[in-house]
Amino acid sequence: MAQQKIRNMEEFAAVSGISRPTLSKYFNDPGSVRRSTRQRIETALEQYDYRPNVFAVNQNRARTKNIGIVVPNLADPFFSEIGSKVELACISAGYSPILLSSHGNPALERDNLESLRSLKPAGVLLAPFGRVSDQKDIESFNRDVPVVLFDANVEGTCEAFVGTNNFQSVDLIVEYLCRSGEPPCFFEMKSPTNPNANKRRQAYLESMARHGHTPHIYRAEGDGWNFEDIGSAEGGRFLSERAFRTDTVLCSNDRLAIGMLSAAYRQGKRVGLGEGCELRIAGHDDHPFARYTCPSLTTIAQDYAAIANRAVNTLFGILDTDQRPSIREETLFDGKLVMRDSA
Amino acid sequence: MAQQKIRNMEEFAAVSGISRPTLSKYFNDPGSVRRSTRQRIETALEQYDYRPNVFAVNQNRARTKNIGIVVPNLADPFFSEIGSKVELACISAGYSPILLSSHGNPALERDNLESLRSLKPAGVLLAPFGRVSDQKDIESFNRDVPVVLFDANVEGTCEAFVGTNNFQSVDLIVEYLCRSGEPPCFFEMKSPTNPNANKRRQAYLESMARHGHTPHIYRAEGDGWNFEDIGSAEGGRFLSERAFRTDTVLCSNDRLAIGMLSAAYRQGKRVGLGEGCELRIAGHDDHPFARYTCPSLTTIAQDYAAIANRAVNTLFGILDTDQRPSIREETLFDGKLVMRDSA
DNA sequence: TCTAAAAATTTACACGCGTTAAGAAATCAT
DNA sequence: ATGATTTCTTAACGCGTGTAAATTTTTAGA
Repeated sequence: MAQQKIRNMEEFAAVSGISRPTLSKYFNDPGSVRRSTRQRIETALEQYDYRPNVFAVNQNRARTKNIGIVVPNLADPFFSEIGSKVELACISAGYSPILLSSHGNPALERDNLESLRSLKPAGVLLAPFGRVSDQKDIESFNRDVPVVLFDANVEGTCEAFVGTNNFQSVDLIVEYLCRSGEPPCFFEMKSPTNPNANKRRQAYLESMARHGHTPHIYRAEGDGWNFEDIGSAEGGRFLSERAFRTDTVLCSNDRLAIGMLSAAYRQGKRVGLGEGCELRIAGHDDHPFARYTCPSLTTIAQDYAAIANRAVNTLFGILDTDQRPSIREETLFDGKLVMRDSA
Repeated sequence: MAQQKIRNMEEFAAVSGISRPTLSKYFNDPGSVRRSTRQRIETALEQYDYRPNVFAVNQNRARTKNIGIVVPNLADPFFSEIGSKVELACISAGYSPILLSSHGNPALERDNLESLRSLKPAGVLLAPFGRVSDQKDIESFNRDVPVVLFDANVEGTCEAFVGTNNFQSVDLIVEYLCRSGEPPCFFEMKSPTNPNANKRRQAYLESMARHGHTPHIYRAEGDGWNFEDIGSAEGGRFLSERAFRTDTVLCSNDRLAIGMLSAAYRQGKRVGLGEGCELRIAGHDDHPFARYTCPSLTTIAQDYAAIANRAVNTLFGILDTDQRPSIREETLFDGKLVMRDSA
């Protein structure tokens, strides 16, 4: 293998017998050189260990092959799941993804966009905090870089949005819950930062009205990202105080539901559909752990893969045509009902 | 604010009235210029929006301020937890961390190290797969870049290792389980990729011998990273076949335990210490979800923060002195027993 | 075999910053 | 105020690659 250390493209040109500009063309697009020279280059590449200097390559580029991916919190399995899918899709498309987590801190979202700016990314896939995101920062960033939003929408900003149709998905599970038992009440955070939470509440209200039932909404105190804890503490409090007016609780997301399930278990309340069950609990998102809760969680599965793929493809579409789309596209995928044992 | 677009350091020198070499010094170390000029620069920085071009800055550097962080799988909350801590520690030390996940695929670990190589990182913090890591690749990478291993050890490689003392931690929980009831059997994966799993089995055997009990080991079939699934399927099978010779099961890690808990629940087996409980299940790691299982999981808490901090500080120590340490340091932190309801 | 088109080579400059050397200016100690 | 010292400015080169223009070589088509 490596006979001598190749320091730059000049030296590699010398040992491979190919001129430097041709090599430059090859590294930017192997298909742009004649088949025979491509093979000569690749033969030389196997013999000598050389790779173009990333920093020199990008120095004079207005745009690189970097794709920024920003999610609110990688500690949330939902985002690590969808973030991974997006990341892998970028890799297989020949881009260099950079996955950044804002660690639940909106200020870090700003910082992450700032860091990305200096990496001159070709585009960015952003799952924003939503309401607490700094919309001006996002818009300012978007002026320089194409951005496709996913998971959470910020109305009217960036090139496109890809997410789940909360109205469809919530209606689906409300309909199921009504059909299979008592109409559900709705359990959520008091001040949700995520716009999906607001959509889901709205969807719950509309769906209950459509089915001719009276809605009941219960809101948990608490801030931060420790949703299980909030679901456990506040959900548990509501349960022990018998505050819920129905025995079917639809949680705004699975993490709240997971917390509430643990509270129900502690209180010895049997959750589920069968005989002797006094409570039904359902969630939303099909969290990776939802199938291992006790009982396993009935929920709505977001189509992670479809969302990730569409977001990535939308961005690549923009990059390929090299022009921002004139109309802002919003794509909503339907959720699927996942019937398990908790409701 | 930004009156005109500053394109490079030359232009910023013009508008700020400071020479370019001085600016260059300032950006590399603000403390290296006189206080008065520093303030003039900073005043200008507030007025004009300029930041040095990252690629140009790093082009001629042998080392950058980048720190690579590589973990086997960010979808595992354990790694997203410890990865985040490491990441934040790097940021507050003034470095630029780049967190990479190998998505459960050892081949990607190799790729990640390759990508990092071209980013000329000052150092790398690596949580390797262990047995299935390509040791030669890691060693080859380590020749060029200082590497501190954490979580999983690869004997004799890299500058240092920081992890948990499995012998202490397993002994701690074995002792507790023996003291509070029946001595435990041990449940693990048949072919664990992680070296900690092997240490834990060994520790279990030694600990049981020390306490004068007969060890029993049960091994689950199955590959991949879906530990909960394996724990649920195989653990459930052992339970329903009454294969375990004791009613206390120590799982090699929390994710297996979480899966087994869900299987026990499905089978209507009450898990815990109290009256009417027929089974005790314990885990290891204090997985972020361990407190929300049903019942909540008795386990060993690894000192995430201590491990992350020590790993980072060890690396920075090497970077500061700018020379590889002559002796390879191994630091093991004790685990803490977390008594919850499952055992 | 000849010709037109395609592809590679040669030459040269650009990018933005690090860095050095020599000289000018500001600061400090006396 | 003076000289010594620190700090800054000016001028210039280098880093590794992109890229453009002019030229030469190779290939494809008849």
